[in-house]
Amino acid sequence: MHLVPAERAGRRTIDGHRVCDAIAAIGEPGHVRAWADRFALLADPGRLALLLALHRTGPLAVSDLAVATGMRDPAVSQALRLLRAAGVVAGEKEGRVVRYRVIDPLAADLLKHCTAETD
Amino acid sequence: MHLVPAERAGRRTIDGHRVCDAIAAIGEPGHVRAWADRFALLADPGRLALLLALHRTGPLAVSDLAVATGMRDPAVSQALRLLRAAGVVAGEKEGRVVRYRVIDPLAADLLKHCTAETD
DNA sequence: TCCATACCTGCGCAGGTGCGCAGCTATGCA
DNA sequence: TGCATAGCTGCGCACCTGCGCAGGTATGGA
Repeated sequence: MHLVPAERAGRRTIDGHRVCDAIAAIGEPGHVRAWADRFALLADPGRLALLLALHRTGPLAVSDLAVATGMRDPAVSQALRLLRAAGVVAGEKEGRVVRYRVIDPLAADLLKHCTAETD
Repeated sequence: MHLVPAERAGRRTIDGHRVCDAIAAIGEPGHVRAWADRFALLADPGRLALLLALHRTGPLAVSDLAVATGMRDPAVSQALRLLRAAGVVAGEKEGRVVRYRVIDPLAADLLKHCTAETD
């Protein structure tokens, strides 16, 4: 079958059928982009440290996260906003303290990968 | 125990002991950064598409990858160089064709996560 | 020997990102 | 009522990154 889009049909290939297999393997561009975005959320040391702390020790306040990671609180706040907008974490307000936790099971799954590692 | 570094000891905390737990949970900064870098390699749609193609259909030539992903060949080449420098992929030269494949088991494991997903 | 081709590299640009500083809002205690 | 604190936001600055274009190198066929 011809999975190669029309605008690339003129380009040379080494193994034409493997190109079709590769296109099928890649799948929908939107799907790929969604996963890339997911990985991007974990690709920053600051955010990853925050997520590891939340994932392994449970709900934590913003100030405590700032002290634990060594970041300034605006940086923590901004990182958490990004993660919250992506549906990875959620915050619960208790008085003037907001405690965050990881609510996305897929992200939690990826974080377990870091845990399991001992290389 | 006092895991809070001296330069942050003066800062206020909500739950002091949970801060120590969080610091222990985060672990070594170098370790966190290594994982962040790992995730960063998968955080670009172009690289992720390349890796998915390589992971699911086996060794592929640069030109074929370019056609399959719709990228220009310098972009593919540069992405593969980055992935090769990180030890994620390796290329084998056959005549004037170079076929790449995924050689890092950890990266392959993360790629399986994308595969399994159907949400 | 000459040419087409598969892949790689230097350079430059446009766009995005993380974070620090200063300042704001809201909550709770005295 | 007044003040200290937890958290959030606007703004601006470096810094990085992906990619396209042009050109270079190596391999194989005519």
